[in-house]
Amino acid sequence: MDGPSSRHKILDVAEARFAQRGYAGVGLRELAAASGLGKSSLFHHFPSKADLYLAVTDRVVERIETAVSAPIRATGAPAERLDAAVDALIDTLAEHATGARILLRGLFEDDDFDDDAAGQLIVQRRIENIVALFAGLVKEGVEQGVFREVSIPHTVQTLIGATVYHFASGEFGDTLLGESVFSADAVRARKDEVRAFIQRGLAR
Amino acid sequence: MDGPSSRHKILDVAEARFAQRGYAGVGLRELAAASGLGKSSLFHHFPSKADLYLAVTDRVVERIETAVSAPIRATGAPAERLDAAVDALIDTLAEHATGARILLRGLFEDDDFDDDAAGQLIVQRRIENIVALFAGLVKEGVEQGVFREVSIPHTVQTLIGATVYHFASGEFGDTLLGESVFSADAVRARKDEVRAFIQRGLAR
DNA sequence: GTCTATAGCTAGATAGAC
DNA sequence: GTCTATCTAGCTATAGAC
Repeated sequence: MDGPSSRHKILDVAEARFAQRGYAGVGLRELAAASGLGKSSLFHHFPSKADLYLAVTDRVVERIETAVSAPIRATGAPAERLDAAVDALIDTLAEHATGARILLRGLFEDDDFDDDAAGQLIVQRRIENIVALFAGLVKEGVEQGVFREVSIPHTVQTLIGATVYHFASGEFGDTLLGESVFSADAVRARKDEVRAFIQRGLAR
Repeated sequence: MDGPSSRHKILDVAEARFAQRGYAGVGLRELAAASGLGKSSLFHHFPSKADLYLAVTDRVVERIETAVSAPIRATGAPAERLDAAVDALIDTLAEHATGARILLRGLFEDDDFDDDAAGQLIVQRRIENIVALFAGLVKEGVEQGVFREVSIPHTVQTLIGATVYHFASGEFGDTLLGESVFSADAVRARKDEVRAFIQRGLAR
C-alpha cells in the first residue's frame, strides 16, 4: 500500500481549489504546495494547467455518468426511474462536495482550452450523454402518457437547476437552509422536496 | 448629450467580461482597452479591481430587486403574485444577458474582497432582501393553505435554479434548446414551463 | 519522479505630467 | 480625466541536474 498516487492527490487538491475560485483564480504554485510537491512536478503528471483542469472536470462528470446510468437504463415505469436517477444524482453531488461547482463552472466558464480541444471534446460528449439519458427518460414518459406534455429541454434545465445548482450554492445555500447543504439532514430534505416537485410538475 | 459616461461604459464592459470568464479571468488591461481607455484611467473611476467587480455585481442585483419588489408586494393571492414575480424575474434576466451569470458567480466565487468589506455587505443585504421577499410570499401561501407544506428555503432554491441557472447556462442551454435561451421564443417558453412547474409543485 | 533555477510574460497598482 | 512610465509580484512553462 503506497497511499494515493501523486496524480490522484493533485486531482483532489485541484478539484477543491478550482471549485472555489475557478480556473484562472488558482495558480499552479498553490496547487503544488497543497499537494506536497514542487511546482515543476505538476508538469510531469499533466502537460499543462488546462489539461489538469480538464482531467478534474472529466473525473467529476464521469462520477455523475456512472451514478445515473444504471437507474435510468433500468426497467420500470419512467416516473420511478426518474425518481431513482434524481436520488442517485443527489447522492453523488452530496458525496463529493466540490463536484457540483466544477460541473456548473464547466457550463459557463468560457476559457481558452484550445491547446486541448480533444480533452474538451471528451468531457462534452460525456455531458451530452448524461443529458440524453435524462431527456430520453422524460420523453419516454411523455410518449407513454404518464407525464404531461412538457418541453423536454426545459424540463432537463429545471432538473439541473434543482440539483446541481443547489449543491453548488455554497455559503449562500448554507445560510438559506440554516445548515450545511451537505449535511445528512439537508440532503434527505432536498431529495424529498425535489422528488415531490418533479412528480407534481410532470403529472398529467 | 454626452453619451454614456466613462464609468457607465466601464461597468457595461466589465459586466460582460466578468460574466464570461469570472473575476480572476479578466485583466484590467483588457477592460480598459474594450472601454476605449488606458489601463490607469480605470483607477480614476474605481479604486481597485475588487471595487469594480462589486459595483458590477451590485448593479445586477439592484436590477433584480427593483423588478421583483413591486409584484411581490402587490395585493392579491400568493399564487398570482408569485407568477407575476417569476415573470418579472425572467424578463429582467432575459433583458440583460449577462446578469444571471454575474449573479450565480457571486454565489460561489469565494474571492478575497477583504479590501472592500463594506461593498460586499451592501450586495449581500440586497440579496438577502430579494430572498426574503420570495420566502415571505411562499410562506404566506403555505400559511393561507393555498400552497402545500413545502420547505420554504428549498422552494427558494428551486426557484433560483429554475430561473437564474437557466439564463446563466450559456452555450450549453442554447444547444439544449436548439436556439438562444435569450430569444423571444425561448423566453416565452421558459416562463410557461416554470410557471406550470411551480403552480403544480406548490398546489395542495 | 522530484527538484532548483530561470525564462518570458502579465497581473494589479502607483507616480506624476498634462 | 486621461495619459506614459514604472514598480513589484505573480503567472505558466521549460531546462536540466539528481
